[in-house]
Amino acid sequence: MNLNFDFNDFAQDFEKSCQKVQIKHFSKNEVITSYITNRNQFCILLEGSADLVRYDLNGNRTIVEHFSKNDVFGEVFYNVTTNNELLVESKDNSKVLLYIYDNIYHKCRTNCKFHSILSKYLPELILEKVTHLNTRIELLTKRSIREKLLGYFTLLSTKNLNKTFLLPFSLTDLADYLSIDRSAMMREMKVLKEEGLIEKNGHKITLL
Amino acid sequence: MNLNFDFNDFAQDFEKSCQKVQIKHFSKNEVITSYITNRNQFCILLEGSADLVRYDLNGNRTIVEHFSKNDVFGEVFYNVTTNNELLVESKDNSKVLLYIYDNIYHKCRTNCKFHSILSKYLPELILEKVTHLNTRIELLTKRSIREKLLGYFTLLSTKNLNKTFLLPFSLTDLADYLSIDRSAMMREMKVLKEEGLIEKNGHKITLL
DNA sequence: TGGATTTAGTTGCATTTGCAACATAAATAT
DNA sequence: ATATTTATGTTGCAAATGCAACTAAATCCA
Repeated sequence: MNLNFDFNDFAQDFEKSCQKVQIKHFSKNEVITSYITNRNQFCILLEGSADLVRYDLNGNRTIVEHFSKNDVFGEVFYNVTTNNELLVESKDNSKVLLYIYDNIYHKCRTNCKFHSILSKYLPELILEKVTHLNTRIELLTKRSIREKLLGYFTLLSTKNLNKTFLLPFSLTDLADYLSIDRSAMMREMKVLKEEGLIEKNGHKITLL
Repeated sequence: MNLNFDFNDFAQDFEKSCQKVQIKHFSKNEVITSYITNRNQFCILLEGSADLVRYDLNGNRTIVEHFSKNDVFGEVFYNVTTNNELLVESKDNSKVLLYIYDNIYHKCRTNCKFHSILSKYLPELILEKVTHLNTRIELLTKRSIREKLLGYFTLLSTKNLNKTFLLPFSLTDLADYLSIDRSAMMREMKVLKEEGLIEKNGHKITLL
């Protein structure tokens, strides 16, 4: 997130100034929130990383989104239509600002620091989220495992300004993120290595 | 879009009040905008319907998004990373507000009606877009053609408050929207009919 | 430290999906 | 009204993908 403001710097202030704001800490693998039970929730990830995961009826796990510092998430962004479980899981020790969103202009009181800061940065924050989601859709609409892998690697390489980069996921999670079978993905990665398109050493990948 | 404000009602006012605002009309199949050439553009669909389409190197066509009245789109929402052609195509006669977005708080002048209205409704507008995109991702992460079809039909049925609904697409476009092969989709629809899960008459579908 | 659990890597086989090539129906243009 | 184009519907076959079942390596944890 390249916002020129860090919500974490003012976390304590926000919690003091606004009754609706809560700051919570989570350790690895803890569930931060569930979209089924916490309606209208709006969260900001202040520290750490987290995944929005869905478990479907066939037992498939999908990583719907991957969040890092200053990313926003929560049920406000999601019209829960299906009965699928939607959970946000902490991947590290993480720190989260939780807030029940009613209307951004419905301030709790006149000098609430959180509301004034939030209403200032909200459009920018959500706009950033929209571009993330569009990028995600671009990946998911690719027609083959090969294209998905190469597409994702190209994104990471571009973001890192380097042909070499580190996967932010385990390979198991990567498959769940690209919505493909893990063993089929491993097979395709092998082919990509054999064809000399990538180099791979653990989670370190190089595009050639 | 269930915004309690219709931008179309004030289209002429906006164009008069703000130099950066343009209102344009497009007929069926005309290209409204290209994301490669029009950077930082922000558009509101005032009338009609449109699709954001991508053509990849293998000649596959993907309908990335489908827009209807009051939906927002444009390059601001999209970090154009690939060299794929991204076009917004008008599906009907449509009317579009085009605007070069720099910063919503960077008003052109103090009494610009467009800027004051836009900054009022922008968070709501983008939030709605985010929920659309999340719904889209939910569809695209489904693992089989069957699940994609049933998932999409369920959405339309819910939206229409009726087991019976009309596809907003041709079947060819539906396949491009779900990112699947058309003939494979037709085959699966046939199976769904044979198994008695759906009824189909032209573009009219009933979930059973 | 050592046992248990998770992740990575591999492969054969079944199934699904995509591709190509049609025929037919519907819509659009002249 | 008729020709042309576009959309729908179908099928055989090839290719890609998913599934199951493993082994090996790495990581976690008591």
